[in-house]
Amino acid sequence: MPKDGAATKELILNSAQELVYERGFSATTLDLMLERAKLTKGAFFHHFKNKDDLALSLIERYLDGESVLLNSLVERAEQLTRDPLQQVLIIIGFIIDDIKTGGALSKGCLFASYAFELAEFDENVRSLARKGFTKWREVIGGKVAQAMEMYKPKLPVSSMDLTENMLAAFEGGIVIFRMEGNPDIIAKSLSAFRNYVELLFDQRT
Amino acid sequence: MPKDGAATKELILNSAQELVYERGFSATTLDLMLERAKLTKGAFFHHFKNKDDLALSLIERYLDGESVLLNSLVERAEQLTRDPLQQVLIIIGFIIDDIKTGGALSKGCLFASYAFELAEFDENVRSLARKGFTKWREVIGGKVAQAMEMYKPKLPVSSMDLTENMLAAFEGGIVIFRMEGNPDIIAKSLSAFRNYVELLFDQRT
DNA sequence: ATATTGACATACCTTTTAGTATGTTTTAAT
DNA sequence: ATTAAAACATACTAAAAGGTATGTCAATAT
Repeated sequence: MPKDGAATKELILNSAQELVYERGFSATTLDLMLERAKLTKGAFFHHFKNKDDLALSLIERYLDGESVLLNSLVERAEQLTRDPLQQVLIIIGFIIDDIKTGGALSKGCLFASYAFELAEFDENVRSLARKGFTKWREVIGGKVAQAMEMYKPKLPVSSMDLTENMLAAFEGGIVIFRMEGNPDIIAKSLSAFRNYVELLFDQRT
Repeated sequence: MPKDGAATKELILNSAQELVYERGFSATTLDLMLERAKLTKGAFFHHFKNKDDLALSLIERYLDGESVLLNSLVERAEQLTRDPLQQVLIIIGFIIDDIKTGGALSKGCLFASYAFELAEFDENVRSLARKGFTKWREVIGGKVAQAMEMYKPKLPVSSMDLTENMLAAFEGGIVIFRMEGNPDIIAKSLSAFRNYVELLFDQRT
């Protein structure tokens, strides 16, 4: 067999994702991304059926990565403390750290990028994009629910609402980041949400 | 002079903005929006130089609308109370109300939509889009700063950070709204931010 | 050594899409 | 009534973008 095809496929996916972050999926032309990847159409159509297939592969890969990342964050937090509330705070801290150190989460959010041109994708791709948020709700929401079984919040909020708020805090940071280029804003937004959680469950009253 | 040209120009802008919300600007083809507006290319190119000009007109109009709306919210809040902190909380309440009643803010945010395909626009359009966030910072941020001169927050946060957090809460709601179609999430996100402000400045300690 | 197959490159085709050229209608002023 | 000009509609053009057809090269199995 010839040289490693999986590597070039990743190369295509990477340059494509970069461009999607910059100009959206529709404006990401094949010529543009193949020029950036220093490849040609022959390479592209060898690895993908068409552009829709690229959209699918992109979101699949991103969803897998996010799932692995989220699960690992929860696991790491669980090894640091038994208190679920502290675990939640630590998880937020991990995400903030990832962003501040230029990790994966500081590059953007493909779910968000897709969300702003949803009508361009077929239902298959759309449901995968939505699944990204669902995954977040499951993983983070589960832990938040545990925390709320132990501690009473000072204001009447549900664990589902809180989880959704955290997701919104993250995605809101992404929007401002996309507009102004500095990922620090994502960390700041999550930092505020962490403050909110701390105040909500503060025992010293 | 013939019939009202300004009305049809608005019609074009409206159907264009709808489509931008649904599929982004790049994927918003002229044929598609003109079909929705029940007009033809003759109409379009009579009112706009080209598609870039449409992008410019859209963001100009949206920026003006937002400015007027924000200013009016602040004014209305100022007539209800003299306490700047309460004014901030009331402003947030107004925005929540606007969303819940299907107001302008429940339709989406053109700044956010543009943010996810920024590279497609020229610098002129980009700076106008950024100006939307700047305007928010000025109008809301000014009021938040007043509030923080009177009350000390329980945690060390700056008025600028708080304003940015509120913007992020709103835009984060927009992202989830775009993904799942229910604008209530925007209100929920802002509601959480309002909780955060209340807890931050709560005197009963 | 040769054949075979995956992994690409190159050149071309086709459709879409922005943009143009030109014609027609409508309104209002004279 | 005629004219002038804005406000469109229709038909066409050019270029961009997605996609195809075909060829070449490299590695491996026989």
